[in-house]
Amino acid sequence: MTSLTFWKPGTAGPGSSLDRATEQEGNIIQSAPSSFSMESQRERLPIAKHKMKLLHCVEKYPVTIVVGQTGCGKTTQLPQYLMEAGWAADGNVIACTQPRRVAATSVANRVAAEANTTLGDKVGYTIRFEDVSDKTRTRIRYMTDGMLFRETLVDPLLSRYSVIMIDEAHERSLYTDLLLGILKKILRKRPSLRLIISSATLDATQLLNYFEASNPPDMATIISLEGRMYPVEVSYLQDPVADYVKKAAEVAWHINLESKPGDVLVFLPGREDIERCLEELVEMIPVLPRGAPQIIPLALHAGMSTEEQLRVFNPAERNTRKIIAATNIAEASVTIDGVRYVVDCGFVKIRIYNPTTTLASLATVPVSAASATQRAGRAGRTAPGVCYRLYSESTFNSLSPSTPPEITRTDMTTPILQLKSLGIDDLMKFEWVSAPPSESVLRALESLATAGMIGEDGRLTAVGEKVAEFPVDVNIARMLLCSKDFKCGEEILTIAAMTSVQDVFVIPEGAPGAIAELERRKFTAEEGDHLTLLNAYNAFTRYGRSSSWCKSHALNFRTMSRAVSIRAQLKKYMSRFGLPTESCQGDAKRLRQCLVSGYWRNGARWVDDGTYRSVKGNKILHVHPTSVLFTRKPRSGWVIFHELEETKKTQVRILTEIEPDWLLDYGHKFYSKHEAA
DNA sequence: GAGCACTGC
Repeated sequence: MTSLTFWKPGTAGPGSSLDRATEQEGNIIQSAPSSFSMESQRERLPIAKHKMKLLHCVEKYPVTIVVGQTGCGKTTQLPQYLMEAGWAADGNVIACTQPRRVAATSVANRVAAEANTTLGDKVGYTIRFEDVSDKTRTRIRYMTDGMLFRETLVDPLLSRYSVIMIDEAHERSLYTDLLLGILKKILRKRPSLRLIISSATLDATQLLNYFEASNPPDMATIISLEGRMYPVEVSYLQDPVADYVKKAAEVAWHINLESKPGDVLVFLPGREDIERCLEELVEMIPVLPRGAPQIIPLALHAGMSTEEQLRVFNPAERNTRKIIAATNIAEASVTIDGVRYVVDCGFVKIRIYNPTTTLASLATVPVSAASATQRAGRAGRTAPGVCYRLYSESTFNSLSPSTPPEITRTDMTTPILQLKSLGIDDLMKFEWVSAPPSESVLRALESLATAGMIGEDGRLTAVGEKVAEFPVDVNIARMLLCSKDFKCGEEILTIAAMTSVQDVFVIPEGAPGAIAELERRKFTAEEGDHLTLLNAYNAFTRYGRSSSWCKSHALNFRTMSRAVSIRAQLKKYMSRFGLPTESCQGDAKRLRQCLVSGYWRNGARWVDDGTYRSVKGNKILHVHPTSVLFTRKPRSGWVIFHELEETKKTQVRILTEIEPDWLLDYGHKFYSKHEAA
């Protein structure tokens, strides 16, 4: 065991990088504040002394950018100040968007309590599948950014809102960026609308410039608020390490031996690293000196069940210390109080999209400075803390300031279809906060054109209009529309819902993993994965949608329940468009033909070595091992697939066997119809 | 014969 060689540059005080942490309160468990002292608590928040100034700015400027730090209270207080000042009078509504569902619900809960109202009455929230708000009574509405974006499709000027607050704007989620672009347009048509953008980083000047560009002066202003966090001392490693997982385990071990009480949170990029780190720790436990706190090793990542995730919140008993190895989920989504030590390996996994190859992949990259700062801040929520960075201070200084906005690294097909549906046809003139790569826009336009969603004039076709409304990807929406011709709406709805969720099958480690594999095979359909998913869903509903049944059949209960909700939602769209949801009565051929109408661009041909070649581009494709076609050659030699992802190899997931001529027969349906018209 | 951060409609 080596001893720690950290260099301590001193305590981070006001004005340090820690000022930029966010006030996200997305914890899974959150005790409601006692109503007894609520009023005085509100008055003691740092934001309280800026109340008059904030209200003045909102009165005067169409756009107010609020830079606020952790715990300053902007998310909970600002909408209430606005309501008290009369911004929600005369039927007006104040909206506050959040990038995550949990945040929207938990914040709404707290504010409803503070405002002494039942949740869903004066204060409510709206997320997909849950609208806890009242059309006429709700004055403050917390919602996901995706939900507000969707609302623009119905009400392009968002006319019911007097003030729209885009919270956590520094995260730059896809829908936050799209909303900001649209809101800049809306403001020109509705000068009375007020926009508040809340950001935790100083990137705020970029947003200020964005709203001031080609607008009259006095358009926007910035207000900075102090936070209410404990100081966190930051320590760096002097030399780089070869194995950050091992080092992270060592550092956590030393913290346990040498530091005052407080839990340890270790940030690692992925599940595999987390498991290895905890194994290293567990192996050392037998040599733990007498008198040292017992180590409670815990993992936290999105792949775990809710039940498993909740374990990190159990308070550590006397003379024990929790060491939690987590992914980025602990950076903003989940807040664990009691953490006083953070170990930051300096890496994160992000999704990358390559518009040239149209391939998505996951890459492990260095964290951004903003992200590293946010991680450090996790040590100072309830008491002063320490953050150990497993890299040098010069490395920290060379980190990019923030993670590239999602809009620059994602497939733009669906967003562009939606923008077109809003009447934004000239994408080159659209004022992006950060423009997506032009290659990405071109690819999206090209794929929309070949799918028959936009015509030669670049405008939406009648089919495109419908597809833009469906809350699923273009391929899937196309398949749902075609189900009418193949008389299989019932089954296609289920398949659409099941392909919209991830990780249907649970794969535990070791021996249980093999058993889970056998359970999974019980649902196997000869024809491929789409029908296998259909079988799993039907069995789930047949056996009462029970969680214990899921457990014994290696299915993820949370995922399955979500698929049920999605299916119900899609079914409503089907009836709105007058599409029947009849059953194919077991005619798998018709079902597979319908699949081709959605996935016609994702065709592939089997070759002798067990790999496939894509119809488009003749690329070498490997079957993902979770596919039922992993070990089996399809009789016809041809398949369509749901998605393609680049890992070490290019892999395809969710395959179904087809006849090759179907690709021509059913693929170009909308395109040729449009051409003929 | 192999694994995958996180969100959202």
